[in-house]
Amino acid sequence: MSVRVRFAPSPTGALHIGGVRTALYNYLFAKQQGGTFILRIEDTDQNRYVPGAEAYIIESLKWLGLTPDEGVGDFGGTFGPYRQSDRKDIYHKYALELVERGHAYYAFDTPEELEQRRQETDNFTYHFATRNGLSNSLVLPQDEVHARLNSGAPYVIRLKVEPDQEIHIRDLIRGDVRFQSSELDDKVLLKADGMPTYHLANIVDDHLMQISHVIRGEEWLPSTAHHVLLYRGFGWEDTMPQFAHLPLILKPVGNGKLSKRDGAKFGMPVFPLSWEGETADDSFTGFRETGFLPEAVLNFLALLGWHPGDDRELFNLDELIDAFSVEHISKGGARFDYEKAKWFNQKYIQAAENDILASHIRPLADEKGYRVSDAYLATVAGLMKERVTFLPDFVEKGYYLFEPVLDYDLDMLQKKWQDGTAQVVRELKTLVAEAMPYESASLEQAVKTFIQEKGLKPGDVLPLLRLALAGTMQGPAVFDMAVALGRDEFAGRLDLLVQQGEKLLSSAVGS
RNA sequence: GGCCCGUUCGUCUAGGGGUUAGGACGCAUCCCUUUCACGGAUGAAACACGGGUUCGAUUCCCGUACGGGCUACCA
Repeated sequence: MSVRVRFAPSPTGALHIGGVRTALYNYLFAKQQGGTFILRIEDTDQNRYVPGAEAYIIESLKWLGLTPDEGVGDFGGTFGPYRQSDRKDIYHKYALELVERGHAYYAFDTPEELEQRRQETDNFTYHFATRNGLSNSLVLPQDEVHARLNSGAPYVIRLKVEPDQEIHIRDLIRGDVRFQSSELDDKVLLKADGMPTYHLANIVDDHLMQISHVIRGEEWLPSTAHHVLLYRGFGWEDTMPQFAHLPLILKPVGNGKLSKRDGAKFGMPVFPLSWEGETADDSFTGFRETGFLPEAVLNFLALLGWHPGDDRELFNLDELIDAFSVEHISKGGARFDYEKAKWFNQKYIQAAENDILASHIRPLADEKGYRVSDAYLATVAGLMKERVTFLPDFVEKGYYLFEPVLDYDLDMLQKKWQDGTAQVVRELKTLVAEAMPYESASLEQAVKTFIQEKGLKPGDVLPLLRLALAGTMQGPAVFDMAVALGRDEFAGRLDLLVQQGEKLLSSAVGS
């Protein structure tokens, strides 16, 4: 039997990073098994529907390279429609079938009535012990039920859970899990608005779409008992998918699972892409916009709750597909470790080809108004890639490779600038103007010879050149920068440094 | 409260009846480099607790504690 898995998010807003990990694990499993990865949209709650969320989900998957084989959007497939709101009639039909089979019933209790029962009774549960005292087709006379249904009065269809049954699940990650049906409530399957709840839609769709494995978050484990009962009720138990419940992703510090609000709280992204919500409070910065490479996000997420069985840490998508196994998924929740995410990104930037990095830097450079060639961006990439964590660092930390120095490290300049320094720098400028060829190694040799001839020390001169070029004591090798920037620019910056140095000298004398 | 799941360095984790309990991030020190990084080396750092079982438990069993999830006409 072929492997078919689905990622089934709700379009209620931006796709949380935990959801992304679920998608990733489903994708990896499908690809490894030569199976099919399906994107299904679970939009059965009309109240929580957020326009744009579905497009966001699709764009996120595409950015990460987790392209569905079937699903909403333009992914195709012959098991559609893949959006649950487009399948409304199907669920209705199956809900009725379950009623006919005696595994479900009509209930007329209003939400207000139920709320009141919950107020009155601690731990009120709508189930075998209480259903007889409520308003449903199990207790109402037949004709009364028909009358109510025909009158158009609102009703729901509930699952009839028989007591004293054991429900045994063999979870691929957790092993044997058992539930007692007497503790289960009669879940609503079809809501008063005619839409199914997750439970019904999920079972019907997984069955119809021939899903072989359900890989989803741990929050679904308790309701899996109901799902098994539904498969039994429909007579589909033989083809019931296998379950694997993933551990949750926890907050970096403190208690509880990672929430969307934690992004702002801890100053880090918890969504793949930025999301523009109704309010600032509901708007978030994504990994992409922070300057993460998708491969780095994938690698980070893959290892958050799964391990390859050996000491490897760096995996591209193909390697992940190859190494992935459900058995190696951890049981315990994993804290979101942003430092590690940053480390992965740094690693991927370091390892990336310069021209690939250049294509990532391009929009950032354009945004700053830097008019430079692709070749120059590639040069900058090469110079800076071992000193950055995020993509924007290339144009921010390395801004002096695109525009004049804005800030000079004045403490350092003061330390190095003395009475005769201006003259030395002017001579260096001449040297730079005449150096042949204008190339890093020979330039360095020429400057070092100059230093020696003048009876100076490298420490007297090299920091000045660095200051002239970058204004800061950080950055790429001095002569690499000098060559990247070009002879004229270097000479110009030496002039500016003389101005800065002399200014500093005179103000120091004056004070 | 009830039900279910979990618990190895600060974090992600490997391991599994007898190990110097391994790796990675982060942290510290040193080396490289007259910059910053990168890289390299070294170091500090963990089996939640109590009972069993056993010659021997971090590993198996049972409790306890702690953490998490669910407990909606939300997913």
